[in-house]
Amino acid sequence: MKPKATLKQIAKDLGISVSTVSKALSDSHEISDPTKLRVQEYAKLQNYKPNTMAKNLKNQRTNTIGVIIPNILNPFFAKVFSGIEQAANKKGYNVITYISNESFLKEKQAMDLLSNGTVDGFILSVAEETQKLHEFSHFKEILREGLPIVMFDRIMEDVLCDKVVVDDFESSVEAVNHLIQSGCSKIALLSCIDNLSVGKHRALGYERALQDHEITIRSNYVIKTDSEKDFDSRLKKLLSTGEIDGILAVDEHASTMAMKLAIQLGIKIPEELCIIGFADGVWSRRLTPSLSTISQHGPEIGHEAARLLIDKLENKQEIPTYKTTVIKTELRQRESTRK
Amino acid sequence: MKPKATLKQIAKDLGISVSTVSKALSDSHEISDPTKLRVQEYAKLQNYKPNTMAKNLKNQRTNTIGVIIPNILNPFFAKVFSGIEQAANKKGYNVITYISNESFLKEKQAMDLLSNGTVDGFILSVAEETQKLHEFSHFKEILREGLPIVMFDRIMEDVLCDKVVVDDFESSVEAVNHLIQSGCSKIALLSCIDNLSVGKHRALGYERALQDHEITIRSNYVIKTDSEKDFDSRLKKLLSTGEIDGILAVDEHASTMAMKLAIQLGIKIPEELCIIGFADGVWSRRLTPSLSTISQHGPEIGHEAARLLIDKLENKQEIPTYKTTVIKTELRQRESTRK
DNA sequence: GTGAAAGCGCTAACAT
DNA sequence: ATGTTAGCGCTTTCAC
Repeated sequence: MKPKATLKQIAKDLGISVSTVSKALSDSHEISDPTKLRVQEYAKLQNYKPNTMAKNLKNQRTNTIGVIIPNILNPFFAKVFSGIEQAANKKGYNVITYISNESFLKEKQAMDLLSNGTVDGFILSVAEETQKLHEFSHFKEILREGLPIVMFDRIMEDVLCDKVVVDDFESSVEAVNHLIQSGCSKIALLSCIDNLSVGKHRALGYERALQDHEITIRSNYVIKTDSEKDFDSRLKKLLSTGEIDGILAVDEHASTMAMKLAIQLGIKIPEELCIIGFADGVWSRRLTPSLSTISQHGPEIGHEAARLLIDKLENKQEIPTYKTTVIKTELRQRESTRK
Repeated sequence: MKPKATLKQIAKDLGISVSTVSKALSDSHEISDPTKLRVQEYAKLQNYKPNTMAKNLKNQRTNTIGVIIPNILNPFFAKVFSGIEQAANKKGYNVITYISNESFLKEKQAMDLLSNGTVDGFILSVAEETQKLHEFSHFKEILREGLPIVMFDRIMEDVLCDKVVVDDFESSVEAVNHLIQSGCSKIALLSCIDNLSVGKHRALGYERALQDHEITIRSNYVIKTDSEKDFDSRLKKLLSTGEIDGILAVDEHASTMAMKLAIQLGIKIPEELCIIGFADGVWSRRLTPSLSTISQHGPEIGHEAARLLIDKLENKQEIPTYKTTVIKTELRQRESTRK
């Protein structure tokens, strides 16, 4: 473990000055070809790598993005994350990740910790607790310090920044339309995420689609809650009635339980009951029958979020403008729906 | 967006020297209480946060860990990752993540990029391609530069560093024992990861358990491959014979397909066929019937890996010693096996 | 074409 | 108790 190669060391070894070495390595025209060559070869020999911290300190930027994600075990977030990571790397950025675990405090702490010159900006999806508390002072403070933020999926309307969302409302409308067209008329709405912005939008889409078809919304066909326990017992009761012939489930838990309970009750899917769920990840294909889903194109959301942030970082505007990109979802028809 | 507060700025505003400010903020005994108070209050007022890059440069350490993961969509890795992140944060470390996507090149590039003073050490699981190529020069080089590495799950025997693994061999033995005890005698082994170290160990465990019970290993009950397509057709053929009464599936794809095909063929699980799979994540519970699994305790693996790395970072030994921690797996009995 | 020097923001040994 | 200074490794302006 020899001492790390630095400009200083190389300069000393070669009997030239630090600045000459620096310029030679950055291929400056100020330096003669022979010197350049000599320096570059020696640097390679010594396995010289410029110290990132020093460069960052000098440049006042880190080429690092802070990513804050509510829960990496959720395949949707995992997909978005991998999209961010990929796009960021391609542009020469590192990614520092914090998992908020849906906690406001952790989210805030992460931002405090990283906003000290560790990252150039943030990409995040708002923690559940933060949305519940409707707390956004920490976002505003970061923005005031001049660090850009891009929010995705779970956004806060009140914060002025770039955003990437899915057309939750439209997606629900389309899904319910599809159910109706395939012959369903008694369609239930299942939601365990009624405290999240996305959950509410999806529920509104359901209502709109029914209205469009002049189907009365029956409140006993609607389960909206933020407690999974509460949800399970209510769903069991609802399915036992045998009245329902279609389901729109707006989150993973709801989708899963709908499938599982229906199978256990011996309800034939999709003959007697069609199910569409908001879901990402491979597990929906693994069920038997497989689950028809609304896919949110996680990787693309990640790409777009990274693109927006890096754009802001590299093209500082005098008067910043803010974009909201809407990514189209896709209805993936599998075995839990009829054609 | 006012100019960022720095020591220099505060010093100027307060008419004192930079070092006094620095010491006052770190609560040094050299500074008088009134001055301390004055500085600390003013710093808070100005929302002063010490610049991390400057501190890192000074300290020659970054309190940052580089994590390289083959695939974050795999719930096992997602769990380990969240374990690492949590443990690292608790100890005051940031986590920079790269996803190798099973590619040797990406893995190597990530390590090159981060080893320039960006991270203090690495936690990683070896990419599939790297294992196939049996390439480990990049690991050795990093170690030579003095950066510690902790490998988890997919390790390389030839690299001298700390490691965290699961008792793959023993887990398979136990799982097969369980199948035998519950009355299975024609047990198949399914593996789509026969190119990975872990896959091979699990296969060996299967063989040992059968030998222990003096059951002849029948090669037509064993599917070992690294191609999922090849796997699917062979599995279909095997299940169609109706000979098998037990299955050990050593990876997610194998577990999934075993369940799906068996259900489609109308085979009764667990009455006619018991299945145990190596699997993490919630999806195994979502199947109907739910899948009995060998769980690898991802979060604990992550905790331990972080613990080992940070320990090495904070207690530099003259002659380094290397540990390999084995995390016990757990057989989670669900509906795809009999008691 | 090469080198000296200042400075990024911070810490710490060393004055005063 | 407070201040001066040097230095972490690098870039960049300005002299020579």
